[in-house]
Amino acid sequence: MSEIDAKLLKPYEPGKTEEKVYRLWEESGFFNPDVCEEKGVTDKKAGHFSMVLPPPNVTGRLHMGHVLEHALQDTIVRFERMRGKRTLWLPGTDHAAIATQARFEKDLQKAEKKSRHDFSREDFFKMVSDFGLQNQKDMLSQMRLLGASLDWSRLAFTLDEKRELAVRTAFKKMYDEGLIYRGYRIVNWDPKGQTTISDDETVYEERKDKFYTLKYGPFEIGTARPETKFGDKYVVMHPDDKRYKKWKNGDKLTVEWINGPIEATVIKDPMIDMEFGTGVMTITPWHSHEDFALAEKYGLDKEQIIDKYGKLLPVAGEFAGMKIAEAREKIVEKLKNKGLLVSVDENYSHRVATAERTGGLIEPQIMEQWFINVTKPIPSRGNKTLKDLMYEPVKSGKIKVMPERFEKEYYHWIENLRDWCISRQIIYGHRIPVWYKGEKTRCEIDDVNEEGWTQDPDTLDTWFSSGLWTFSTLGWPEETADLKAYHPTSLINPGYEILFFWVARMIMMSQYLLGEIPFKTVYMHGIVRDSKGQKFSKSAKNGVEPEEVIKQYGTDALRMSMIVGVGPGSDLSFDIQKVKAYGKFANKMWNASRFVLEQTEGIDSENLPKMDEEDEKADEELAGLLKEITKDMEEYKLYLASEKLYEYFWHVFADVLIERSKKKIQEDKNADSARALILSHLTSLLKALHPFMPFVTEEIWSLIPGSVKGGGLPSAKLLMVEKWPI
RNA sequence: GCGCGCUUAGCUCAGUUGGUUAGAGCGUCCCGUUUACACCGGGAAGGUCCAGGGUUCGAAUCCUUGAGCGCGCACCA
Repeated sequence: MSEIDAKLLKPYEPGKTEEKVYRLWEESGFFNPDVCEEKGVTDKKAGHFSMVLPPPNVTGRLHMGHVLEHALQDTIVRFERMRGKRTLWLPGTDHAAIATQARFEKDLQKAEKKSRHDFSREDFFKMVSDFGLQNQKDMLSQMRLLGASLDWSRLAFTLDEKRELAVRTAFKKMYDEGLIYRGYRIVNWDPKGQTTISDDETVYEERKDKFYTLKYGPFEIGTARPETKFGDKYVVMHPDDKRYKKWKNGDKLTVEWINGPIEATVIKDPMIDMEFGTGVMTITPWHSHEDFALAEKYGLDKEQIIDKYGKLLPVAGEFAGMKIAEAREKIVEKLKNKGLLVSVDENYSHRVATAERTGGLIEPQIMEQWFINVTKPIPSRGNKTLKDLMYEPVKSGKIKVMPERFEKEYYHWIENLRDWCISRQIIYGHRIPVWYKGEKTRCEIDDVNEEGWTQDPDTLDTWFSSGLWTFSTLGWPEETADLKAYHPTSLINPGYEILFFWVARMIMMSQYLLGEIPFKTVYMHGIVRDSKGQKFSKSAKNGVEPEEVIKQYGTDALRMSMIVGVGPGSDLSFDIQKVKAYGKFANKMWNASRFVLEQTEGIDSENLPKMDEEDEKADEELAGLLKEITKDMEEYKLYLASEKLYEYFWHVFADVLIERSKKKIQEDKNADSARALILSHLTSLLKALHPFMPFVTEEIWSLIPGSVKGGGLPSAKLLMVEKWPI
C-alpha cells in the first residue's frame, strides 16, 4: 500500500484530481446509456430515466445559475444510473436569437463602431453564428469542469441541421392546420432592437411621468402620452356613467384639437373605469393594446402616428419627424397656448413596458407579423385549443410541478394568454420557412429554389425551437429508437423564471405535435444571488466566476454548497463560506478513508468478519438511513438527502464509529468486527455520496483495493457505475 | 387590483405528514499537538421560531388577522 499511502498522506487536492477523474469517466463511455447496456452495467430490462439539459444560451459563459442547475441534474442522473436505470442526460445549447445577436451587436459597436447594416445578411449571420459557436465551445468545457455526466454523443444545438428540420416540420404542420397565421395585429415593437417581441419578453417598469388632463370638446381626457393623440377621434365613456348620460353611442361632434378641428365619435363601452380620471378617454388603436382591442370590437379606424424609429409621422403636422421625447413638451406647450391644457399631475406613477434584452421602451404598433393562434379548436386534437393542451396535463396531474405553488401562476398565465407573436426582425435564428412570389405564398420544409420565389426575411422567436427541445433532441420528426425509448422524459429542471417562456411552450408543442407530455415532473429551481441577496449582474459587477471558486475549493465543494438545504424553487445566496465548509468535508472524507484503508488492509470483502452486537446495530442504522435517503432522492429532495449524508458521515461515522473502532483495534477486542464495520460503512457512504460529490468519491474509490470492492464486472471498476447501496 | 412566497441563533439558511431539552455551516469564547484528519477534536455562549388571536393533550409546523420584505399577473387612458 506504499504507493497509495503517498497520495493519501497529503490533504485532498481537488485541482490535481478532478480533470483526471473526468477523463476517466468520459473515456469509459458510461455517460452513454447504450454503452452501459453493451457493457452489462445496465440490465436490458431496466427502466428508463431521461432528462434534457436546459440548453444554456450561447451568449457568453456559464455562471453560478448554471452551476446550480448542473449540480442538481448531475446528482439526480448519477443516482438513477447507479440504481441501474437506463439513464440519459442529454446536452445541448440554445442559439438564443435576440439575446445572442444583441450581445454580438453591442460588442461589434464597441470594438469596430459598426452595426448589422454594414454587412450583408449572410455575412452578418455568419459572424453572429461564429460568436455563438465559440461561446458554445467554452461552455461545453465548463460543463465538464462541473463533472456533468452528460451523454456527449447526443449533443444538440437549437440551430443545427437536425433541429432546423424539426422547426420547419413543426412550423409547416401548424401552418397547414391554420394554427400559424400571418396578419396585421398590434405587437410589441422594440424601437431600440428594431424587432417585435412577445408579450413574455416585455418587462414592466414602474415610472413617474407627467399626467396631462386635456380639453377635448366638452370632455376632459387624461394622458401620459400626448404625442400619440393627434389622430384620436373616438371618445369613450362607460354606458352607466350618469355624468355623460346625454351622450349616446355613435354621437358625432366636432372638437378643436392639437392641429385643428377634428370629427369625434362617442363610444360607450364598459371597459372604461368610471373612477379613473374624468371617466372619459380617447383612443389610439395603433399604439395601444387595449385601444386596439376596442377598435377591433367596434370596427373603428386605426391610424399610425409614430414610425418604427420612434419618430412622429406627417399626421403630427409641424411635429412630424421629431423623436417622441423631443416632441412631447412642445406639443404640451401648443396645447397650453390653445387653452386645451387643463392640468398637469407631476407625480403620476405608472408602469411602462420595456424590452427584456435591449431595455428599449416598447412602442406598440400594428404590423404584419406571424402568430400562433392559441384559441383555435384543433380538429386533429379533438377540437381542443393550444391553451387546452397546455392546461390539461398539469391540471390532471399527469405533469407534476415542484414546488406546487407555480401551478397557479401557470394557469393564470394561460388564462391571460394572447396569440403568440413568433416573427422577429433579426437575422440570427431560424428563418421563417415561407416563400412568396407576387401574391402567392408557400410554406415548405425544404428550401424553395425556384425562379422568382423569395423567402420571408423574418426569423422565429427562439422559444419556438426551444419548445421542441425534449423531442427534437431525440431525433423527431424521425421516429427514432431514442424517441421511443426516452420520450416523455422523466424530469425537467429549469429556473422558475422561464416557466412561461419554456416549460409552457414545451408542453404546448409536445402535446400538439406528439400527442403526449414532454416530461413527467417539472422541478423548478431558484436564482443564485450574491452574498447580499442581490441578483448577479454585469452592471453591478458582483459576479463570481465559477472557475475561480472551483480552482480554490474544488467542484465537489461548490456543488454541495448549492444543494444542501436549498429547497425546490427557493433562491439562494451564494456563500463562499459554505463552499469552504464542503471543501473541508471532502478532506474529511479523504482522511477518514485513509484511516479505514490502513486499518483494513488485506481484508477480503467476500468474507467479511462477523460483527459484534453494537457494530451490527450501527450497520443496521446506516441501512435505515440509506433507505430514507433513497426515498428523498426519489422525490428529488436532494437538499435533505445531502444534509443527512453529511451529518452522518462526519458526526456518526467519523466522530463515533471510527473513534470506537480505534479503541477496539488498539485493545484487540472485537477488532475484526470493527474493521468490518468501518470498511462496509466507507464503501456504502462513498456510493451514496458519489452523486453529490462525484470527484472525491471516485478518487477514493480508485484507491480501494480490488479485493475489497468485490467481484463485480471487470468494466465496472468506476464508482459512477457501482450499484446504489440499497 | 388579483394571486403567491418569505419572515427561525450575529450572518446564510434547513426543519419532510403538528410530538420528547428547535438544527447546520460560518462567526464568537474556552480547552486540547490522543498515532485518519489543526481543512481536526472536545466544550460553551447565543433563538419571545415577525406580532396578536384561535384549533389541539401538544404548534416554528394547522386556521385567522395584521406588519415588513419579495415575486407573478392584470386593459386603468
